[in-house]
Amino acid sequence: MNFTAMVVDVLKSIPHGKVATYGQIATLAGNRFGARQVVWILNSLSEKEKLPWHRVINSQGRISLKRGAGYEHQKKLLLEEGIKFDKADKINFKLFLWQPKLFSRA
DNA sequence: CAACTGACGATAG
DNA sequence: CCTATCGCCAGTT
Repeated sequence: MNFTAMVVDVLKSIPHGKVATYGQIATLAGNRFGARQVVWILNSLSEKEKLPWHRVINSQGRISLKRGAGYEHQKKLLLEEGIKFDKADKINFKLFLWQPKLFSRA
């Protein structure tokens, strides 16, 4: 199982109503420095693999896309899943960060 | 083979 | 808050 396949697998297991960070996904997939690869995957495989790309945000709990470049679209999708943003447009990890217990050890 | 790229992350100033 | 730098991955050119 290569890293890319692992990432896709991890992405598919993100539950509805939760979000994950690039670094978190990379770590779960086996390489904590693979965050950049995660980005590439979201851009190239999200369509084919039906990946929940909108549930992926950066380590600060914010959407990385720029306004007018998908930001609003992603935010809308997240709001529809019940995820909320605070005044600084950030997501509260305490409430919405995906915490996969099964992988915390692996 | 080398350089470039992408929605990153942590750190430093 | 901001910019800059380094580190790392893998697909593309």
